[in-house]
Amino acid sequence: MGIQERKQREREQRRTAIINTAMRIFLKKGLADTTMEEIAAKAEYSKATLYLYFKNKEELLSVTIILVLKQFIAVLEEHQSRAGNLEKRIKSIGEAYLDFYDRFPGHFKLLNSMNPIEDFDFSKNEGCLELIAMNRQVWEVVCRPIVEAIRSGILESDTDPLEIGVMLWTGSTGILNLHSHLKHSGPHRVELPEEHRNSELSRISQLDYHKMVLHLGDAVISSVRKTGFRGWGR
Amino acid sequence: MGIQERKQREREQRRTAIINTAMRIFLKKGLADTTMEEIAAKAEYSKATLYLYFKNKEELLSVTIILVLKQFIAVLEEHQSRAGNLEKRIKSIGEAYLDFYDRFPGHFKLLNSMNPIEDFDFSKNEGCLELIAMNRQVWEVVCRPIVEAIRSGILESDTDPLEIGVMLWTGSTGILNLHSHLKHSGPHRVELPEEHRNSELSRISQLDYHKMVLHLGDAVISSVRKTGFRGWGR
Amino acid sequence: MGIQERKQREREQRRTAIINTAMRIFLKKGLADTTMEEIAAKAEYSKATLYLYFKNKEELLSVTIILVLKQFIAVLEEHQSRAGNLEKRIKSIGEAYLDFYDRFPGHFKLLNSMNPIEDFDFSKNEGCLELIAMNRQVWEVVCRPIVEAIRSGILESDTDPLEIGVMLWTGSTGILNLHSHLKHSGPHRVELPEEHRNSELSRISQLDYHKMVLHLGDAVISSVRKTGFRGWGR
Amino acid sequence: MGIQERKQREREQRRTAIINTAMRIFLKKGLADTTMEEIAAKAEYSKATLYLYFKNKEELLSVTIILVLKQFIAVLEEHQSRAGNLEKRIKSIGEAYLDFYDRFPGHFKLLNSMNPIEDFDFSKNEGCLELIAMNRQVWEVVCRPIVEAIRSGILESDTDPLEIGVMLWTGSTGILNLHSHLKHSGPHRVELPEEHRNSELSRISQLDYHKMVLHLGDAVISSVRKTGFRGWGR
DNA sequence: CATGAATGAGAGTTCATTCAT
DNA sequence: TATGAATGAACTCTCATTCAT
Repeated sequence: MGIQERKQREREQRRTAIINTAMRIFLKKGLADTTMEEIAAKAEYSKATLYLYFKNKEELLSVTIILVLKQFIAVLEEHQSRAGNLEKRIKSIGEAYLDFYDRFPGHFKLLNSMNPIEDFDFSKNEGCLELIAMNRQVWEVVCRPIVEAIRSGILESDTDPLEIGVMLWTGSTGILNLHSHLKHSGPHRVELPEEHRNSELSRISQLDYHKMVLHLGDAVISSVRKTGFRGWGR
Repeated sequence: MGIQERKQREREQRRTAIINTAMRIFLKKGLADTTMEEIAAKAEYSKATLYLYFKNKEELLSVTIILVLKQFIAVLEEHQSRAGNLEKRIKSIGEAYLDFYDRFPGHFKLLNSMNPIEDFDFSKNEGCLELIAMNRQVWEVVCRPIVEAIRSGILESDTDPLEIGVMLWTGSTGILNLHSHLKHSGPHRVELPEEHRNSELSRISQLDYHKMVLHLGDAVISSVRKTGFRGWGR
Repeated sequence: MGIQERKQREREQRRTAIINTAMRIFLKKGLADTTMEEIAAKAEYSKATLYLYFKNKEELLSVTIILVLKQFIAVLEEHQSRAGNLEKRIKSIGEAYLDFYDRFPGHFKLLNSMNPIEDFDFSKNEGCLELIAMNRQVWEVVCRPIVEAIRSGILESDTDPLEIGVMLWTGSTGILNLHSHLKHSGPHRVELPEEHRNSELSRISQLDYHKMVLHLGDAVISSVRKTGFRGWGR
Repeated sequence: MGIQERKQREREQRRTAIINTAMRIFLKKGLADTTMEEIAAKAEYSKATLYLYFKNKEELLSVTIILVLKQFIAVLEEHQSRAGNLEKRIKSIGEAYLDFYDRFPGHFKLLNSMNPIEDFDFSKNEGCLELIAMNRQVWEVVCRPIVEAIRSGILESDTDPLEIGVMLWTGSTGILNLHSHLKHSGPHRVELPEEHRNSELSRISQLDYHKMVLHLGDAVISSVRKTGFRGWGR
């Protein structure tokens, strides 16, 4: 039935529209301070309508984050698939991070908002498993080229790919998080007193984060590259 | 006036007692889920009394975080002062992180809870400036030995000490954050389906984070060590 | 028009189906906790469709109760018509109550749910008059044999048949209500502390309610039986 | 400390004031339709204040009902203690019912509102046990003189006192319930059509419920009075 | 200094009902 | 006839904050 399908499709579109609205507000106001009221208003629906599409606030949130995770995985995969060789595939991890961060700075923040000291208890939610599964998938995509590089004898054979993955991931995340942080809450939000204004440290918010992410990646990989191997240089 | 001083001192003690209580609860329940009610109860004061010591919830929080920052700076300084030479002082940064994390895992989490997507708007707060000042001080302590190492010709002269500091800091923070995250919300909170249970990825929560933090530090420093210099090896 | 009639008949059937579904849920969940949502779902119609058949929730409820009242009247009539003589017809009132209660315990509860402190304001409803009419009919059926017994000189001539009817009705209702109450909320729902567990009172839920209803009926009738008359004994 | 006591006493008074307000509204609107909002407004407090005195709506309700139960027990005890001999003590049960009903018609309705098809799930409530205990106490007070009468040889020795108690209680309750029902929802609320207006049945709301309750009690007791015993007559 | 009492403002959630299709 | 979609109005409950004492 074409009519059935069309209705289904329209419903999906409305759902997506709500998710997008929710995402914007989650980003602007933070997880706890976002109200269903506001999401509804901005989505131009009544509060009750939200509950037709999502069981409760938590589900709306976790669906939102899952969407972002999927997007991130897509970017990671895309960069890897475009990379010519193993070397470039490893390097593409950092590049993918940067790309995702540049194209969707808000989404990046949302991903890193899953701070356990703050947020919802996702474990009480049905969508929780999917969220975890997506998270694992990110790790898998990140670690995949590293594993292959070890197998191919490019990296030291006693290297733990998971450890390298963790270092690449957390390093990149950390740098970009800091950048994002400074961009939003830095000199714009507070008027610093004279004495602190022009310190050397103020440069921190103008650092070249692209360079830093790539540098960090290189440093990590260099540290486990098999001695004697010179297939790729810094 | 001795009596004046004593009163002042007592007041300070009560303030500190409240802050300590608040810290415990902020840690256990998260920022948003901590209520003034509970802090008051646990501190054995009435809710109204809290407002005699702190203008509002935000101030209590920022004062709490400032305290933790001071503690962190002390650990950093202590490790640096105990380090024999420049090389060891740089390495001590990672060690200090690990030390602080191991001794005060909760405080570490609190420091990293200042995620702009989540929390209070510190900029609306009087204590904000002190918070920022403390933050800067951390950076200064972290960058100090790096600056000196560049001046001493150990590190490449075109190295930006701030960049290196950022990489060390964010890298270490990222690794420990992940560890803290996994320790608390990892396999314990959600029952994963069979298929995901025994994946290779499950090892992630048992990785040796000490090794990883130190490894990352080494890698970063190695990458900017002046060529030819072999004063310290990996 | 045969086609008209068939449509009418089908409509009636659908209405009845909905009423039956509603009845089941009203019984299981209680009046206030039954939602149109659930009735619709269980009846396999959409919520909006319910409103094609019933003006609102109240009407659906009152129609449901009217149906039960009719059933009850039928049972009363049936028992009376089967009774051989006046004596037995009076006794049949209690028996009919017991029969109805045993066969349709849920329906009994529904009838007695029309507690003014609790429920809907039936007076705002079009079906209200029919409901009242049905109620009256019950009274009439109950009182009819009593009136005749007075006319026939079996009962004291100064007896008010309505009073006797009220006593029979309310007495029986009360006993069965208590039984129904205890059966559902009695020892099963709450864990009583040791001290109350084995009291003599616990027997209350195992009392023989059949015996009690009949006993009460006998007692009431005996009290107004004309002195000297010994046509029927206890 | 006199000041402590005074505060405690004042608190108790406010609590009681709220309970009384709640009772009035529970009566007028029914259990489910009473809102905390309205109770607060009528009690001249804010909604939030109610929650300082009662954990939630259910607790407020069960505390209210417990209060009424205590009052009822007091009336029962009072009538029994004033009754000169066993015979009068048994009769006093019905009289106490009537007295309570006449003096506190609203409270009577509230007691009988604990209809399982309707109301809150008291079993989820801490006060539940006290409620049950109170209920049991009513039964004990009702049955006590009956037990003694059996022991004293006034009533047939094979009489089950619990059964007699049930019949007295449910009979009285039923009659008074009907009266209360008719008084509130009877001819006042609905405009009956001509045909039903002047039927013989209309007298039902003017029946002498005092006479009926006492008559029913007499009938029940007579039916188990030991044959030959003529200590008290009808 | 300390606090019991009170509350405004708002949170998430539910449900009977309506209406365009 | 049937329904998917939408919602207004209400609900219970919470919490940071204030103020009289």
